[in-house]
Amino acid sequence: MERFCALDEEQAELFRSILGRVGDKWSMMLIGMLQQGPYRFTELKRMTRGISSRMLTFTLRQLERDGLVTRTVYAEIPPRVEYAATELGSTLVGPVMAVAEWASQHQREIVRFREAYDAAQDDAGDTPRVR
Amino acid sequence: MERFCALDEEQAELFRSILGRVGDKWSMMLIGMLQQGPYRFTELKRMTRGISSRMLTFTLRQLERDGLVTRTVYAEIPPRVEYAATELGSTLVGPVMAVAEWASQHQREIVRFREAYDAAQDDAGDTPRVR
DNA sequence: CCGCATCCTCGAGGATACTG
DNA sequence: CAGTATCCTCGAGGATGCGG
Repeated sequence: MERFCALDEEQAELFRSILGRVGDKWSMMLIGMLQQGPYRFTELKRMTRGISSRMLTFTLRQLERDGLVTRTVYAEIPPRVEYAATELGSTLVGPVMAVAEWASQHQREIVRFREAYDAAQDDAGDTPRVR
Repeated sequence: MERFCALDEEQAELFRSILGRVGDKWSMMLIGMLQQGPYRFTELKRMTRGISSRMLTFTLRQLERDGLVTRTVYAEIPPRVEYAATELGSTLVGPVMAVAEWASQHQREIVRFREAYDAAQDDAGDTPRVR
């Protein structure tokens, strides 16, 4: 309340929900990868270094549910399943990449800030250093 | 690997680290609030409905460490501490708001996708419904 | 090959109480 | 007022094993 209107309660809630959706450990990476074209489950698993089957399945299901990704099953033996980004999914990539670019543009600056901050903390801890 | 180059291993790592930094439960809301001008600890705590002292302190420290927020202590009684967004902090708001706008522009669409998906799931569960 | 079920760990973050 | 310290909960997510 007060003069804080740029991000009211409701906006904040919506915003957090979408960041939660998209800001998790794997979603954006998957959306990003699927921009290149359809991929199979195992391909995604290999490309997304370190993801567990459990999480890959789960994350893809979420994205599918939200209409960001499609899942196509081919009745073959052995089974083949392809995932692809939807149009909606593609529109998300732009804004999110903007954040990514901000990240890469300012990372050095942030690292320097961190070092300065940590150094200042160490100095502060100088006096009461003995135990 | 392969044809996935838009978001390589390193980029993905950087990107996740920044999303982790900024995509947590409170950071963006605080940055957003501090756009309106400096605020005191208790003001922020009141405005940020539901945050604990512990998390408010912690989040503000992180933001300060990253150079996104400044912390100014006034040697008064009772003590007064003011937090404000830095220039760097302000530049983050744009990109992140772009994601927020995407969220609000597409939320209905997503809700519809979810409903459709859930309905389809229920239908699939129709046959083996008994127990 | 695709993916579900189960178990288990670990850390984010809330509640509470206390200080300068 | 502006935190710090401690304890505790709870859910994200990894590991493993099985099934179509």
